[in-house]
Amino acid sequence: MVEERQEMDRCDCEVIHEDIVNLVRSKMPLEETLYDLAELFKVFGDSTRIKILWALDEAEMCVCDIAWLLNMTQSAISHQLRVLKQANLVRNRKEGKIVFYSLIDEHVKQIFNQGLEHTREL
Amino acid sequence: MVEERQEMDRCDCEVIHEDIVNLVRSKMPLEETLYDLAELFKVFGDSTRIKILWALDEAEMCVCDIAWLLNMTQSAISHQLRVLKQANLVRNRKEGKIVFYSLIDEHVKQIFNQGLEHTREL
DNA sequence: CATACATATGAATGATTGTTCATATATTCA
DNA sequence: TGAATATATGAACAATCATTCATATGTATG
Repeated sequence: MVEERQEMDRCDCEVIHEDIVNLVRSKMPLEETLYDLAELFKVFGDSTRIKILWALDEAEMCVCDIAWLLNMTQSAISHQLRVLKQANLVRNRKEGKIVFYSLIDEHVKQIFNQGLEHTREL
Repeated sequence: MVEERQEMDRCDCEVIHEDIVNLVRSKMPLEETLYDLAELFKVFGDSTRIKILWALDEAEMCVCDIAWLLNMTQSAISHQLRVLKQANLVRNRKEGKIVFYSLIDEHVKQIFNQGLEHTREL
């Protein structure tokens, strides 16, 4: 299948900026890579999930404790834990009736801290 | 105003896990801080905005060039640049008719790179 | 086996959001 | 001043999403 470039609104900057645009284009990561990256940040882009991740970075916890900690329903937490698990951010361990969740990736806290540095720079 | 803790679904783990939950609670950042953090990541959680930021990290660019680069309409780009500006991620500079946008924060690329490290670890 | 409990899940709903379309604003140039 | 160009913006629409509610699944316990 031939990849055809759709004719876009093209302003007169073209002649002047074409080189820069082409340079930038050549340096951009793959479309798919950037899509995946956006998907990851989408997971971080909800304060309930941020709180869960922050909590799990402190200690492994079961679902009902997270719900209690965050003052939310068990169901809401359970749904969000599923999202976090699908994003490979948390793992779980079953002990009888109780399911304990914990953080998988050590980058998470680093990403959060860098984000915090930005928000503090206002 | 008195802060009243809403009665939540509370499981029998309470007795056993109460100490851990209270410890975690004491270590959690302010509600508002985590909300702001989530808002920041929400901005990163869209592939159009990710692409714009990635592009601007390479070079200052005008609106129509970004639109051309990303094969999108000027209007769509303009709307997203507004979101990025409100999040204090980009600044702009006017030169006649043309408005050039550039990146404000050097953390951005670092945050992206850490995010990429996570996505690569699947 | 029946009951209680911890968690998961599907459907429904209200809210948010990204893009498009039409149009407004601002600037240059003839 | 009028036409052309670059950008911004408001309304509308479709799509996505977080929470709730009801209920299902799985496990221990009496």
